[in-house]
Amino acid sequence: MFWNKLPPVSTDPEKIDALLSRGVAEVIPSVDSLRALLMSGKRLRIKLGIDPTGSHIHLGNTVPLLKLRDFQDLGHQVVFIIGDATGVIGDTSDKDAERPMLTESAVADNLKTFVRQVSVILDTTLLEVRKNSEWLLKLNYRDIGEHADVFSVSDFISRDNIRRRLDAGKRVSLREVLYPLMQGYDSVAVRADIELGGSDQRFNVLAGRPLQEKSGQRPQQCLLFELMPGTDGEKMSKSRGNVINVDDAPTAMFGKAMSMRDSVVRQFFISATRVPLATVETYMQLHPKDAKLALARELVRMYHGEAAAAAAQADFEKTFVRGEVPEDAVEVRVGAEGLMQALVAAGVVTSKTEYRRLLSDGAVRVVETDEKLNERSLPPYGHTVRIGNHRFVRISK
RNA sequence: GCGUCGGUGGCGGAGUGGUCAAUCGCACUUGACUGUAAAUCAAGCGCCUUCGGGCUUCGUUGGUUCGAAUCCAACCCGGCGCACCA
Repeated sequence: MFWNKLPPVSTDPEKIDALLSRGVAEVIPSVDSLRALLMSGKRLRIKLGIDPTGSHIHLGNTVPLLKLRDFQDLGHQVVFIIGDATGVIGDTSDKDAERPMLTESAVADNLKTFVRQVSVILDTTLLEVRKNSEWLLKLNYRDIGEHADVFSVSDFISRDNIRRRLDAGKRVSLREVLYPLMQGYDSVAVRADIELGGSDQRFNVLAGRPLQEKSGQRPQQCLLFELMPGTDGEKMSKSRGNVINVDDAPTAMFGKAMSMRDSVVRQFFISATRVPLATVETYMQLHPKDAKLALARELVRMYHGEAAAAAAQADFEKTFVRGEVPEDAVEVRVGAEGLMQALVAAGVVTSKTEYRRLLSDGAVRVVETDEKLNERSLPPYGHTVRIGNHRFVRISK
């Protein structure tokens, strides 16, 4: 079983200090109490809840995962809780709207891809993975009533995201109050010593403590992370497209990293990498572009390896610094129907109208000759058409 | 259930019978500028077009009208209030 493979528990004060400070927003009840617990030499159970909705994990998701890795390295037991039951109820903490219900088979599929992606960061052979349907679906109304009695309605509605929705006249389902109850009971069920979460998860993570206490357990320590911004400096969100996914292709990952705002580079270094903080500070002394290059390089290295990182950087410099054709240009076959039609068919542009706009903007040109195109022109086969900064199309056959 | 207000483009939010493909802000795209950016400035931002224009959109379905996002009806969805007098 799991515990056989775990290394002995380490109480290395330096590692513990790093663990307690890097990217950490708050520890409840306190940093000192958590330090004491870690120094006790006892093997601890570290809980992280996984919401099994999406198939891509992004750099924001890696913040707790990297921290779990640190715990793993100290010999502690990481407990993943797949929220297959909570996922069905629906989370509210980082949403301004309700989540759709998930089917059981969707949850199962998502779990598989999730574990695969996580394996880059964590030693997945040492994980304890649990589904909260194991225990949550066995509770009855009496249990739930007792759990619910631990919290007051005002606790719930004074939460920021609920308050906002209420004030905006949006609907808040009663169903949603169940979420923190469930997440809190998860901690009881797995006897968690520590739970991790983003600071936006504060309420939900905290919910475990009174429930554990009521069950005669020692309340878990809560380790909350600084929220990592998206690449545009705003709140990270998939729908805004300001996220970097860990399974992004090397060139895409590099490019996204390079287009992030200067102001968020340090936070990415701290929370999404394990580059030593002293090294990060020396990077930050460099020209912002160079600091960002180092970050982009490191991120691609983490998820795709050194060789891919070097290649992605070379490709980036070739494309954007020197204006040449990148390796991954799209190949489009153009026949009698003409270039415009072919580009629409290939999905490079969404409509003829859009393509015409781009043409009139002067955004479409031939890389080899730097000639700007018009609606009728068709460059020779083998040449490459560049649309704006990011779209490259090699004309074939 | 009753009353009342509301459902508009990715989001927020104008518009309340023609001049509305629909003000504006955000996001996005493109050009200039750059450090790859950001900021700034400029243009664009439903679809088709022989660039004259044409076509389909404003919760759904019907209706009134020469003409509807705008009026009417039914239905669906949401907010708020009432109903409980404890």
